[in-house]
Amino acid sequence: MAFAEKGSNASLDEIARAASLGIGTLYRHFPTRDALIEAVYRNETEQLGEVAARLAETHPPVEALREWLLLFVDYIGTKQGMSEALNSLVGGPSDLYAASGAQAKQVIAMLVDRAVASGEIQLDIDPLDLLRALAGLAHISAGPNWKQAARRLVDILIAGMSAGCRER
Amino acid sequence: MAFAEKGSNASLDEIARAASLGIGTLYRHFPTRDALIEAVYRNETEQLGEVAARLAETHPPVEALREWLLLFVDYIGTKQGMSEALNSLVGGPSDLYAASGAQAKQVIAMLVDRAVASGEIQLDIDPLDLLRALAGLAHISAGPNWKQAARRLVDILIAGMSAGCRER
DNA sequence: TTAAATACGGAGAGTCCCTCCGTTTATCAA
DNA sequence: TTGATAAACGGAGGGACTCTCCGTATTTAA
Repeated sequence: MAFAEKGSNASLDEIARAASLGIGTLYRHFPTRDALIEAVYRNETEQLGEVAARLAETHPPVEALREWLLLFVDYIGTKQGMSEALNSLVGGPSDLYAASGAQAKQVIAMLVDRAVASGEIQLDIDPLDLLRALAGLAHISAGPNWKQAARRLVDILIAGMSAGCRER
Repeated sequence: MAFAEKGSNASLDEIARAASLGIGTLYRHFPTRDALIEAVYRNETEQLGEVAARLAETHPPVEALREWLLLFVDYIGTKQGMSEALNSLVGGPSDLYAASGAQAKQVIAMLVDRAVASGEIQLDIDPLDLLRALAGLAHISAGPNWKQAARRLVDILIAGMSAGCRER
Protein backbone atom coordinates (compact mmCIF):
# COMPACT_ATOMS: atom_id res chain seq x y z
CA MET A 1 0.00 0.00 0.00
CA ALA A 2 1.02 3.56 -0.46
CA PHE A 3 1.89 3.84 3.18
CA ALA A 4 4.99 1.80 2.59
CA GLU A 5 6.49 4.49 0.43
CA LYS A 6 5.09 7.65 1.78
CA GLY A 7 4.87 6.92 5.47
CA SER A 8 1.80 7.64 7.44
CA ASN A 9 1.97 11.21 6.32
CA ALA A 10 0.93 10.37 2.82
CA SER A 11 -2.06 12.41 1.94
CA LEU A 12 -5.23 10.44 1.84
CA ASP A 13 -5.94 11.87 -1.58
CA GLU A 14 -2.71 10.34 -2.70
CA ILE A 15 -3.49 7.00 -1.17
CA ALA A 16 -6.88 6.93 -2.77
CA ARG A 17 -5.39 7.71 -6.14
CA ALA A 18 -2.74 5.04 -5.76
CA ALA A 19 -5.45 2.54 -4.95
CA SER A 20 -7.62 3.73 -7.82
CA LEU A 21 -10.30 4.64 -5.36
CA GLY A 22 -12.34 7.72 -5.02
CA ILE A 23 -11.52 9.63 -1.91
CA GLY A 24 -15.07 9.17 -0.75
CA THR A 25 -14.82 5.42 -0.99
CA LEU A 26 -11.62 5.40 0.98
CA TYR A 27 -13.27 7.37 3.71
CA ARG A 28 -16.25 5.09 3.86
CA HIS A 29 -14.07 2.06 4.41
CA PHE A 30 -11.69 3.75 6.79
CA PRO A 31 -13.38 6.67 8.48
CA THR A 32 -10.11 7.88 9.91
CA ARG A 33 -6.55 7.69 8.87
CA ASP A 34 -5.92 5.57 11.92
CA ALA A 35 -8.53 3.03 10.97
CA LEU A 36 -6.70 2.58 7.73
CA ILE A 37 -3.35 2.18 9.38
CA GLU A 38 -4.66 -0.27 11.86
CA ALA A 39 -6.17 -2.33 9.09
CA VAL A 40 -2.92 -2.34 7.19
CA TYR A 41 -0.92 -3.60 10.13
CA ARG A 42 -3.36 -5.85 11.86
CA ASN A 43 -1.73 -8.94 10.46
CA GLU A 44 1.66 -8.04 11.72
CA THR A 45 0.45 -7.28 15.19
CA GLU A 46 -1.34 -10.58 15.25
CA GLN A 47 1.83 -12.34 14.31
CA LEU A 48 3.55 -10.59 17.12
CA GLY A 49 1.02 -12.14 19.45
CA GLU A 50 1.46 -15.60 18.08
CA VAL A 51 5.20 -15.43 18.36
CA ALA A 52 4.82 -14.41 21.97
CA ALA A 53 2.84 -17.53 22.69
CA ARG A 54 5.47 -19.67 21.05
CA LEU A 55 8.29 -17.96 22.88
CA ALA A 56 6.52 -18.49 26.15
CA GLU A 57 6.43 -22.19 25.50
CA THR A 58 9.94 -22.65 24.32
CA HIS A 59 11.97 -20.22 26.37
CA PRO A 60 12.48 -19.49 30.01
CA PRO A 61 10.51 -16.45 31.13
CA VAL A 62 13.08 -13.71 31.05
CA GLU A 63 14.59 -15.01 27.89
CA ALA A 64 11.20 -15.06 26.23
CA LEU A 65 10.48 -11.54 27.31
CA ARG A 66 13.80 -10.35 26.02
CA GLU A 67 13.42 -12.09 22.69
CA TRP A 68 9.99 -10.70 22.23
CA LEU A 69 11.08 -7.19 23.01
CA LEU A 70 13.77 -7.55 20.40
CA LEU A 71 11.14 -8.70 17.95
CA PHE A 72 9.09 -5.73 18.87
CA VAL A 73 12.02 -3.54 17.95
CA ASP A 74 12.09 -5.11 14.52
CA TYR A 75 8.38 -4.72 14.26
CA ILE A 76 8.77 -1.06 14.96
CA GLY A 77 11.38 -0.98 12.26
CA THR A 78 8.86 -1.99 9.67
CA LYS A 79 6.87 1.09 10.49
CA GLN A 80 9.43 3.76 9.98
CA GLY A 81 7.64 6.92 9.20
CA MET A 82 4.49 5.70 10.79
CA SER A 83 5.45 6.67 14.23
CA GLU A 84 2.26 8.40 15.03
CA ALA A 85 0.43 5.22 14.35
CA LEU A 86 2.74 3.27 16.55
CA ASN A 87 2.21 5.67 19.34
CA SER A 88 -1.45 5.05 19.36
CA LEU A 89 -0.87 1.36 19.11
CA VAL A 90 0.82 1.19 22.46
CA GLY A 91 -1.82 3.23 24.08
CA GLY A 92 -1.75 6.84 23.16
CA PRO A 93 -4.16 9.31 24.62
CA SER A 94 -6.85 8.56 22.13
CA ASP A 95 -8.38 5.17 22.01
CA LEU A 96 -7.53 4.49 18.45
CA TYR A 97 -6.18 1.11 17.62
CA ALA A 98 -8.05 -0.19 20.58
CA ALA A 99 -8.04 -3.66 19.14
CA SER A 100 -4.38 -3.97 18.32
CA GLY A 101 -3.45 -2.03 21.38
CA ALA A 102 -5.38 -4.31 23.64
CA GLN A 103 -3.73 -7.28 22.07
CA ALA A 104 -0.28 -5.84 22.51
CA LYS A 105 -1.11 -5.14 26.10
CA GLN A 106 -2.26 -8.65 26.67
CA VAL A 107 0.79 -10.15 25.07
CA ILE A 108 3.37 -8.11 26.89
CA ALA A 109 1.49 -8.58 30.13
CA MET A 110 1.59 -12.32 29.69
CA LEU A 111 5.31 -12.38 29.11
CA VAL A 112 6.02 -10.03 31.95
CA ASP A 113 3.78 -11.89 34.34
CA ARG A 114 5.62 -15.08 33.63
CA ALA A 115 8.94 -13.45 34.28
CA VAL A 116 7.70 -11.88 37.47
CA ALA A 117 6.21 -15.14 38.64
CA SER A 118 9.54 -16.81 38.15
CA GLY A 119 10.98 -14.35 40.60
CA GLU A 120 13.64 -13.24 38.21
CA ILE A 121 12.08 -9.92 37.50
CA GLN A 122 10.61 -7.21 39.58
CA LEU A 123 8.31 -4.84 37.80
CA ASP A 124 6.68 -1.76 39.11
CA ILE A 125 5.60 -0.09 35.94
CA ASP A 126 2.95 -0.79 33.43
CA PRO A 127 4.41 -3.37 31.08
CA LEU A 128 3.18 -1.30 28.19
CA ASP A 129 5.58 1.39 29.26
CA LEU A 130 8.39 -0.83 28.14
CA LEU A 131 6.95 -0.83 24.67
CA ARG A 132 6.32 2.84 24.88
CA ALA A 133 9.92 3.54 25.70
CA LEU A 134 11.08 1.45 22.78
CA ALA A 135 8.58 2.94 20.42
CA GLY A 136 9.54 6.37 21.65
CA LEU A 137 13.13 5.73 20.92
CA ALA A 138 12.29 4.69 17.40
CA HIS A 139 9.96 7.58 16.92
CA ILE A 140 12.50 10.14 17.87
CA SER A 141 15.78 8.84 16.71
CA ALA A 142 15.40 7.81 13.13
CA GLY A 143 19.14 7.68 12.73
CA PRO A 144 20.73 4.76 10.93
CA ASN A 145 21.51 2.84 14.08
CA TRP A 146 18.46 3.47 16.16
CA LYS A 147 17.71 -0.20 16.04
CA GLN A 148 20.97 -1.08 17.64
CA ALA A 149 20.30 1.48 20.29
CA ALA A 150 16.86 0.02 20.84
CA ARG A 151 18.31 -3.46 21.26
CA ARG A 152 20.72 -2.20 23.84
CA LEU A 153 17.91 -0.46 25.56
CA VAL A 154 16.14 -3.78 25.78
CA ASP A 155 19.10 -5.19 27.62
CA ILE A 156 19.25 -2.24 29.93
CA LEU A 157 15.58 -2.54 30.66
CA ILE A 158 15.80 -6.23 31.33
CA ALA A 159 18.80 -5.72 33.55
CA GLY A 160 17.11 -2.85 35.32
CA MET A 161 14.11 -4.98 36.09
CA SER A 162 16.07 -7.95 37.24
CA ALA A 163 15.59 -8.81 40.84
CA GLY A 164 18.53 -7.87 42.94
CA CYS A 165 19.54 -5.01 40.74
CA ARG A 166 17.48 -2.35 42.37
CA GLU A 167 19.62 -1.66 45.41
CA ARG A 168 18.17 1.79 45.93
CA MET B 1 2.80 32.66 24.21
CA ALA B 2 -0.05 31.01 22.47
CA PHE B 3 1.77 27.72 22.48
CA ALA B 4 1.02 27.34 26.13
CA GLU B 5 -2.67 27.07 25.47
CA LYS B 6 -2.87 25.54 22.10
CA GLY B 7 0.09 23.23 22.11
CA SER B 8 2.49 23.10 19.26
CA ASN B 9 -0.37 22.45 16.93
CA ALA B 10 -1.69 25.95 17.21
CA SER B 11 -1.95 27.38 13.78
CA LEU B 12 0.66 29.94 13.00
CA ASP B 13 -2.05 32.26 11.85
CA GLU B 14 -3.51 32.04 15.30
CA ILE B 15 -0.19 32.64 16.97
CA ALA B 16 0.45 35.65 14.83
CA ARG B 17 -2.93 37.08 15.64
CA ALA B 18 -2.47 36.48 19.33
CA ALA B 19 0.81 38.31 19.17
CA SER B 20 -0.70 41.12 17.11
CA LEU B 21 1.70 40.36 14.35
CA GLY B 22 1.22 39.91 10.68
CA ILE B 23 1.77 36.40 9.58
CA GLY B 24 4.55 37.58 7.35
CA THR B 25 6.40 39.13 10.24
CA LEU B 26 6.11 35.98 12.24
CA TYR B 27 7.63 34.02 9.42
CA ARG B 28 10.49 36.40 8.99
CA HIS B 29 11.48 36.06 12.61
CA PHE B 30 10.91 32.35 12.81
CA PRO B 31 11.20 30.78 9.40
CA THR B 32 9.84 27.51 10.64
CA ARG B 33 7.50 26.47 13.35
CA ASP B 34 10.41 24.73 14.98
CA ALA B 35 12.51 27.85 15.11
CA LEU B 36 9.71 29.46 17.03
CA ILE B 37 9.37 26.61 19.44
CA GLU B 38 13.05 26.48 20.07
CA ALA B 39 13.10 30.17 20.80
CA VAL B 40 10.23 29.81 23.22
CA TYR B 41 11.93 27.08 25.17
CA ARG B 42 15.54 28.06 24.94
CA ASN B 43 15.51 29.46 28.42
CA GLU B 44 14.24 26.32 29.96
CA THR B 45 16.75 24.15 28.23
CA GLU B 46 19.49 26.45 29.37
CA GLN B 47 18.30 26.12 32.91
CA LEU B 48 18.41 22.40 32.52
CA GLY B 49 22.06 22.75 31.66
CA GLU B 50 22.82 24.95 34.62
CA VAL B 51 21.13 22.61 37.01
CA ALA B 52 23.19 19.79 35.63
CA ALA B 53 26.36 21.63 36.44
CA ARG B 54 25.18 22.29 39.96
CA LEU B 55 24.14 18.69 40.47
CA ALA B 56 27.50 17.51 39.27
CA GLU B 57 29.16 19.59 41.95
CA THR B 58 26.93 18.70 44.83
CA HIS B 59 26.01 15.08 44.24
CA PRO B 60 27.83 11.84 43.67
CA PRO B 61 27.85 10.88 40.01
CA VAL B 62 25.05 8.37 39.81
CA GLU B 63 22.89 10.39 42.11
CA ALA B 64 23.40 13.48 40.00
CA LEU B 65 22.54 11.62 36.85
CA ARG B 66 19.43 10.24 38.41
CA GLU B 67 18.29 13.59 39.75
CA TRP B 68 18.84 15.23 36.46
CA LEU B 69 16.91 12.59 34.59
CA LEU B 70 14.04 13.16 36.96
CA LEU B 71 14.26 16.87 36.26
CA PHE B 72 14.22 16.08 32.61
CA VAL B 73 10.99 14.23 33.13
CA ASP B 74 9.49 17.33 34.68
CA TYR B 75 10.85 19.41 31.87
CA ILE B 76 9.12 17.17 29.43
CA GLY B 77 5.99 17.65 31.43
CA THR B 78 5.99 21.36 30.72
CA LYS B 79 5.77 20.58 27.05
CA GLN B 80 2.70 18.48 26.94
CA GLY B 81 1.27 18.72 23.50
CA MET B 82 4.53 19.79 22.07
CA SER B 83 5.87 16.35 21.69
CA GLU B 84 6.98 16.80 18.17
CA ALA B 85 9.15 19.62 19.25
CA LEU B 86 10.63 17.59 22.03
CA ASN B 87 11.46 14.84 19.65
CA SER B 88 13.57 17.08 17.59
CA LEU B 89 15.15 18.48 20.67
CA VAL B 90 16.75 15.21 21.57
CA GLY B 91 17.97 14.64 18.11
CA GLY B 92 15.31 13.67 15.71
CA PRO B 93 16.04 12.91 12.14
CA SER B 94 16.01 16.51 11.08
CA ASP B 95 18.56 18.82 12.52
CA LEU B 96 16.09 21.21 13.97
CA TYR B 97 16.82 22.48 17.41
CA ALA B 98 20.44 21.90 16.67
CA ALA B 99 21.42 24.38 19.31
CA SER B 100 19.31 23.13 22.18
CA GLY B 101 19.86 19.59 21.09
CA ALA B 102 23.60 19.97 21.17
CA GLN B 103 23.37 21.45 24.60
CA ALA B 104 21.25 18.62 25.90
CA LYS B 105 23.69 16.18 24.42
CA GLN B 106 26.58 17.88 26.11
CA VAL B 107 24.85 17.99 29.44
CA ILE B 108 23.75 14.41 29.57
CA ALA B 109 27.12 13.29 28.26
CA MET B 110 28.85 15.10 31.07
CA LEU B 111 26.70 13.51 33.72
CA VAL B 112 27.00 10.08 32.20
CA ASP B 113 30.73 10.35 31.76
CA ARG B 114 31.14 11.20 35.39
CA ALA B 115 29.10 8.21 36.42
CA VAL B 116 30.99 5.92 34.10
CA ALA B 117 34.30 7.26 35.30
CA SER B 118 33.29 6.48 38.84
CA GLY B 119 32.91 2.89 37.80
CA GLU B 120 29.39 2.70 39.05
CA ILE B 121 27.83 2.69 35.67
CA GLN B 122 28.46 0.89 32.49
CA LEU B 123 27.05 2.46 29.40
CA ASP B 124 27.02 1.16 25.91
CA ILE B 125 24.43 3.34 24.30
CA ASP B 126 24.36 6.92 23.28
CA PRO B 127 23.48 8.87 26.40
CA LEU B 128 20.94 10.78 24.38
CA ASP B 129 19.04 7.56 23.95
CA LEU B 130 18.16 7.75 27.60
CA LEU B 131 16.48 11.05 26.99
CA ARG B 132 14.88 9.72 23.87
CA ALA B 133 13.35 6.86 25.74
CA LEU B 134 11.95 9.19 28.36
CA ALA B 135 10.71 11.66 25.83
CA GLY B 136 9.20 8.85 23.87
CA LEU B 137 7.35 7.65 26.87
CA ALA B 138 5.92 11.06 27.43
CA HIS B 139 5.09 11.50 23.82
CA ILE B 140 3.14 8.33 23.59
CA SER B 141 1.49 7.91 26.90
CA ALA B 142 -0.26 11.11 27.73
CA GLY B 143 -2.21 9.38 30.46
CA PRO B 144 -2.57 11.02 33.84
CA ASN B 145 0.28 9.14 35.40
CA TRP B 146 2.81 9.07 32.66
CA LYS B 147 5.11 11.10 34.82
CA GLN B 148 5.13 8.51 37.51
CA ALA B 149 5.85 5.89 34.90
CA ALA B 150 8.67 8.00 33.57
CA ARG B 151 10.18 8.32 37.02
CA ARG B 152 10.11 4.63 37.48
CA LEU B 153 11.65 4.19 34.11
CA VAL B 154 14.47 6.40 35.28
CA ASP B 155 15.11 4.02 38.12
CA ILE B 156 14.99 1.04 35.84
CA LEU B 157 17.40 2.66 33.48
CA ILE B 158 19.80 3.58 36.22
CA ALA B 159 19.61 0.11 37.65
CA GLY B 160 20.05 -1.42 34.26
CA MET B 161 23.16 0.57 33.63
CA SER B 162 24.66 -0.12 36.99
CA ALA B 163 27.84 -2.12 36.88
CA GLY B 164 27.32 -5.66 38.01
CA CYS B 165 23.77 -5.82 36.83
CA ARG B 166 24.42 -6.97 33.35
CA GLU B 167 25.07 -10.62 33.93
CA ARG B 168 24.28 -11.58 30.37
C1' DT C 1 14.87 66.56 4.82
C1' DT C 2 15.18 62.79 2.03
C1' DA C 3 16.85 58.59 0.29
C1' DA C 4 18.17 53.93 1.40
C1' DA C 5 17.52 50.17 4.27
C1' DT C 6 14.80 47.56 7.17
C1' DA C 7 10.56 45.76 9.06
C1' DC C 8 5.69 44.92 8.58
C1' DG C 9 1.25 42.96 6.97
C1' DG C 10 -1.89 40.33 4.56
C1' DA C 11 -3.65 38.66 0.09
C1' DG C 12 -3.33 34.56 -2.34
C1' DA C 13 -1.67 30.08 -4.17
C1' DG C 14 -0.99 25.53 -2.92
C1' DT C 15 -2.13 21.52 -0.12
C1' DC C 16 -4.81 18.69 2.69
C1' DC C 17 -8.86 16.94 5.11
C1' DC C 18 -13.36 15.49 5.14
C1' DT C 19 -18.38 15.77 3.86
C1' DC C 20 -22.10 15.54 0.88
C1' DC C 21 -24.64 14.07 -2.73
C1' DG C 22 -25.36 12.67 -7.57
C1' DT C 23 -24.11 8.47 -10.18
C1' DT C 24 -23.06 3.74 -10.86
C1' DT C 25 -23.33 -1.05 -9.67
C1' DA C 26 -25.35 -4.93 -7.28
C1' DT C 27 -29.39 -7.44 -5.37
C1' DC C 28 -33.62 -9.52 -5.65
C1' DA C 29 -38.69 -10.02 -6.13
C1' DA C 30 -42.16 -10.42 -9.58
C1' DT D 1 -35.93 -10.53 -17.88
C1' DT D 2 -37.23 -6.47 -15.86
C1' DG D 3 -37.72 -2.96 -12.72
C1' DA D 4 -37.20 -1.25 -8.19
C1' DT D 5 -34.64 -0.97 -4.02
C1' DA D 6 -30.33 -1.02 -1.69
C1' DA D 7 -25.45 -0.60 -1.42
C1' DA D 8 -21.04 1.19 -3.10
C1' DC D 9 -18.56 4.61 -5.59
C1' DG D 10 -16.41 9.06 -6.95
C1' DG D 11 -15.16 13.64 -6.80
C1' DA D 12 -16.55 18.54 -6.35
C1' DG D 13 -16.28 21.79 -2.81
C1' DG D 14 -15.92 24.15 1.77
C1' DG D 15 -12.90 24.95 5.42
C1' DA D 16 -8.36 25.12 7.55
C1' DC D 17 -3.55 25.62 7.33
C1' DT D 18 1.07 26.79 5.56
C1' DC D 19 4.15 29.69 3.44
C1' DT D 20 5.55 33.19 -0.17
C1' DC D 21 5.59 37.48 -2.28
C1' DC D 22 5.34 42.12 -2.68
C1' DG D 23 3.35 46.66 -1.69
C1' DT D 24 3.41 49.72 2.41
C1' DA D 25 5.15 51.73 6.63
C1' DT D 26 8.91 52.79 9.67
C1' DT D 27 13.52 53.46 10.89
C1' DT D 28 18.24 54.94 9.96
C1' DA D 29 21.67 57.81 8.39
C1' DA D 30 23.54 61.14 5.36
